[in-house]
Amino acid sequence: MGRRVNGDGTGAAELKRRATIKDVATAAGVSRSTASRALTGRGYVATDVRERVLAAAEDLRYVPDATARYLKQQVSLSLGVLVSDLRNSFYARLAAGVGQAARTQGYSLVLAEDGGSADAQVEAAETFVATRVAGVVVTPVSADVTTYLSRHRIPVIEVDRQFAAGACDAVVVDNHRASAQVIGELIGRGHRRIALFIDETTWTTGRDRHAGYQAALAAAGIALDPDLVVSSGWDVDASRAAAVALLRPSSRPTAVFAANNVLAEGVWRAANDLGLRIPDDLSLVSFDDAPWMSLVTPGLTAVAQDEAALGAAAVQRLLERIADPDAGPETVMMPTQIVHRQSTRAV
Amino acid sequence: MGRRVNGDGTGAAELKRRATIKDVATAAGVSRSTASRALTGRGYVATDVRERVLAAAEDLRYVPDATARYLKQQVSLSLGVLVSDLRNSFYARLAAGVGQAARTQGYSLVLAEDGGSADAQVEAAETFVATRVAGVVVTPVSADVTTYLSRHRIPVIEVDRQFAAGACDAVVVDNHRASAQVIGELIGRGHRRIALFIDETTWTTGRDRHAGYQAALAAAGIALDPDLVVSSGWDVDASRAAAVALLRPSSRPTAVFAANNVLAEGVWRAANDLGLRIPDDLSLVSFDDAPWMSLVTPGLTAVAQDEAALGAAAVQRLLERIADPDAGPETVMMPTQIVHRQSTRAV
DNA sequence: ATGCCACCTGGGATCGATCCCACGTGGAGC
DNA sequence: GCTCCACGTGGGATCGATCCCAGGTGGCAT
Repeated sequence: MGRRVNGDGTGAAELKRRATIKDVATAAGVSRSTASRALTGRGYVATDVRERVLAAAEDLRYVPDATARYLKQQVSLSLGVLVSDLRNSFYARLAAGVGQAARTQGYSLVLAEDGGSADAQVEAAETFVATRVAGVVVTPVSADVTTYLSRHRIPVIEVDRQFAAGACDAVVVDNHRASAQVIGELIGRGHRRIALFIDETTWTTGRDRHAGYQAALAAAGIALDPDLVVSSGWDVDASRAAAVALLRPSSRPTAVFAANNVLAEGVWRAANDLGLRIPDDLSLVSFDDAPWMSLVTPGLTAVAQDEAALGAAAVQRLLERIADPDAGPETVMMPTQIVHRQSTRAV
Repeated sequence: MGRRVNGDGTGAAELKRRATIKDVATAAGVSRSTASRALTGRGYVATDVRERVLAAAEDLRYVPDATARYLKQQVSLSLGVLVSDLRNSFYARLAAGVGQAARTQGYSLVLAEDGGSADAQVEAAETFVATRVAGVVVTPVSADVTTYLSRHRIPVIEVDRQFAAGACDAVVVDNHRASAQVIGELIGRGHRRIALFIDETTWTTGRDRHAGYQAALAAAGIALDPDLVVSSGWDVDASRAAAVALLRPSSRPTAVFAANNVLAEGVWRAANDLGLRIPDDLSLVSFDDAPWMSLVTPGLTAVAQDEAALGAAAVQRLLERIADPDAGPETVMMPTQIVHRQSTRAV
């Protein structure tokens, strides 16, 4: 018989059994307690002993069992992240920002998507509770998640919108101000018939963007035309259809402010469907700056949020909250920036 | 003194202490063992007892501690996902697909990004080992992750590209065939000077897309012009700069095949920079269909992969592998589809 | 000489759930 | 009357790491 080099054929030597701290202790000739102190760095260990233990751990390819550690310490080194839809670049970038910040702080990420459903959010929250995450970053769709997690004493931070303002930390942007500013610019360029294309006005995002729109019009003495506030469904297809209706020649606005990137995509597609030229036939501005907006011609003027910074701020605030559970809730306001491209013109 | 309704002011009643199975058992007047059987559904429990236990659990808002369960059972109900960059829509959609499939199978997701670094991949893999994930879905950047995880007996599945072919399950597309098909179409429309814009040819993706390009040219009897195979850096800026160089008038190809969506973006931007009209001055085709490609004018013709399906297939294969650790490794080939838009023309 | 403290080590309890096993009970089959 | 088995329950060990505590040593100040 030939020499058997590797029974499993993977080409990589496998461990028969995962090494535990007991194996490391035995190999180093010390007790579990001492091995633990050497490995965690907590408590007294003689220098030579520490080195022996570390060498043994290396040798045995010891990887501490996080589940055991978490069980004993009653909390894990991972954060829960709950967003609506990773295919939306806003959420993807936010999650990336959270992950980046979490990693530098030694935390790993448990990620869940809810598809916009409150029930799915609570379900995901249950998983977070079960796995004893140290905290949760969520873009909520109702107050349920926050309530549920708070009840189980898990620190939560709401990002982008708030459903538990005053009871829960949050990281948001000044939607009202950004919205008013954008509308103000359009008014400054002569627009009077400015439509607001929006999906909801019950969340803080929709509510404040709507209010900012109204405030800017009021400040300029422009009467509010209810027909110009158009509500749409959630996805691109729905918003495209709604936008086609909005843009029919009879009542067409000279400018449209889309309240988020999905709605902007709907308007963009609708304009193409109808053969409308932007900005000649229609000015268009978006809340949220999605990657495609700098690739199309003309580029879309948009209110940009720094999603990575939002995520990082959320993690920072969350860790502060974990460190001091009794501190008062705080709402962090992040800046926005209007990115001017060529999708608007003076009338 | 007034009545103190809620000391913490959150408006949500908090639990003093998380209920354990012992609390549930006590409340239901049974032993821990019986409570466990009632809750997990494994083993005999009298019907009335089961109901009493479930009621008690509900009442106490009992959420089983997953870390304890995992510790005892030596494996968790979560999957690791390791991708390069969530801001790239390909990875975001892939992760979304994995998450979706995992959730329907009762698994949660531990997500990590590596930013394209092999070291970061191994570091993430360590976390996966520590948290005892049931398996890992990875878009590898070297053989290291797979080796590391296999060594620790954690089932892995490579997606998009393979570094451990024959030793590890994988879900990929037929890059060679898709590439050859796209080039064949360009040749069919009269193109002879077709450039391949590519970032690497050492991974299976780059290698096969390159090979398919060569094969299609060879099949048409077109001599390979090494100057038309242009390598670029990883990010948009690098690929944009490289594309500007490629598209200088003296040696301009009539068509460019960009080997992925980032490169396509670089070429698109470079063409804009140079005032080149697509498809009149240049035909452009992309591997990977990013969202922006259907939004720009003209729309980009692209080889589309169904990222959600890739993710789902990866999860399915991974669970099969978990169920049968000794089965031979399998490579699943997923279909691609050429989405024809208006970025090419006959010459 | 005594006390004190810093340093170092190991034993054993502990976290919360699972699960093996022993120990019932009662009905069916012979 | 006996075995056998399905049903049902609780005790206690177990997973792997942490950490409290007791115990030991040696140096230094009083």
